[in-house]
Amino acid sequence: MQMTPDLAKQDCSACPIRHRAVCARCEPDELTRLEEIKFYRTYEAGQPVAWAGDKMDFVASVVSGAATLTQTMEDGRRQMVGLLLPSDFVGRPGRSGASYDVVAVTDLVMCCFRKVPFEQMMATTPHVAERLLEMTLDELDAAREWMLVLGRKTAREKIASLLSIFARRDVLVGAAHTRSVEFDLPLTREAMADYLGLTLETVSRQMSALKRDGVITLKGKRGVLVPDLDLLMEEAGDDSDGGMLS
Amino acid sequence: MQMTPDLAKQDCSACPIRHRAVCARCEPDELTRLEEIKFYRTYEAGQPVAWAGDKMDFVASVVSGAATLTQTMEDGRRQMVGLLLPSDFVGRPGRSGASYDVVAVTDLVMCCFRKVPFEQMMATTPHVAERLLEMTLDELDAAREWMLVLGRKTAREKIASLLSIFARRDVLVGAAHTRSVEFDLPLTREAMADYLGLTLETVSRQMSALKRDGVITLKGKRGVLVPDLDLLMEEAGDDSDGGMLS
DNA sequence: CGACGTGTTGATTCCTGTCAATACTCGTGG
DNA sequence: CCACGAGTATTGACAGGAATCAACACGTCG
Repeated sequence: MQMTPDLAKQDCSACPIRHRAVCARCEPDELTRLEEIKFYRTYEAGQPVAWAGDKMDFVASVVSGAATLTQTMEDGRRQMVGLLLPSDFVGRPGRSGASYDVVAVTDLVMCCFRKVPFEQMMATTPHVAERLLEMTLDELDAAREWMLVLGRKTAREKIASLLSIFARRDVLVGAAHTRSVEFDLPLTREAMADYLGLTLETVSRQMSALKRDGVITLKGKRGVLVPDLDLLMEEAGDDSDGGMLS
Repeated sequence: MQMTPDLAKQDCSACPIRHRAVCARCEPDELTRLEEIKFYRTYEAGQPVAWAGDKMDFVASVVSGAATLTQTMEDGRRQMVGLLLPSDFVGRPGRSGASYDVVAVTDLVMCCFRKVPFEQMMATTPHVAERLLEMTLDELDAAREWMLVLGRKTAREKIASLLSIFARRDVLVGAAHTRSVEFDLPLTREAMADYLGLTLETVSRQMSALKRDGVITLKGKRGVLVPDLDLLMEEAGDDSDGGMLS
């Protein structure tokens, strides 16, 4: 929850998410206006950012790290409804309270904008609103994709689907056509279970099963090596079919 | 798929969804511009509006009736990812193809806009883009709400959740404090199953169970009477708590 | 009447949840 | 140094809820 003064001085042109976040389309003068209302916040892994129903007087972009959005029922059942990665946007303009619990799952840096001036900017500069609409539509597509995972996939397919998300995100960074990928899971087994609508025991069992079947190799508790990304995506039931070879 | 000439002439001021659709915030002159690019289409119950991957050269608002958005896996498993009711928006500006199968589940009237001119309007008139952002954020919230249903609720709770949606939508129209509601299901058992991530047999069984327990009464195949809306919402596990009496 | 679509109900299977025991890692402190 | 505990992960035994397979009811339409 503490300010980070050295980060507060950074200017946007050096920002690692400059070209992907809500500010992606902003002109230099618009960036200057954003810089005036922005400030950074850092959270340690495990810390809450906001609880559902809390008043939130800011909106923000994830700069680095990861956070989760979760819903909880009275009896304790929990469902993750969003996984926020760098450049993702948090908070809803035009609504004062947080809709979900927001928790940092790794060390987290967020670029925050005070809500009122941000809303004024949205009203006056189309570039921010435009980009936010585009990002929201993408999130809606992702949420709907996830509805298929939650509603129709088996436990094994769910695990493979989640691993695919991380693997594909990292393969973009890595070599173009290596079919093998390696990454660190940003989530605990429990968080994975919350995301997938499973219990942590089932997650653990299916991870072991995928390892036994050679689909993945575990490097310690968090490290995952995927020797064949196509195979993993087949296990996910996505029929990815990146290249229409047939 | 056929034009409906008599509807095509209607002007927007008499439109039943005038104040809730994407055009809700438009000024009279903006409405005039929309009228120039709009046309109506009607579909019979069961007809497809578009298949996933098809090119869609228009976006549209549902005027009356209902349509579903569904995703299908190669082996036939299906998951409904959206239920479109009057005033809901179909289609994604800035994308040429449909992302999901769109099917009319009742007789359906849509107010369509040719995509290119609509996108031009979005770029030039903030009122359309503003309203679309707001609607998209609402849909994202609804999708996330549904993720909890799909991931964590029991079959009985899922059914109760779906019935609650219809019941609450109709209670707004009806009397203020009657706790009883009556409505017609717009969906078949199979469509309900697709929405809830269940089989149609389980849907049928749980409907019977809710009837047996007095939570609902069935009037024929489609009619549903909810004698106590609070009880139904309790069954849904939502802990709605519309009034914080405690 | 018989065929078809839709819905209900029954018998059985099996996947996942539940409850429980056991490992592994990492700090802390005696 | 090792004992101890907390947190996380793995594995096993068992139970239960939903899927599957199957039969049957109901209404409509030819």
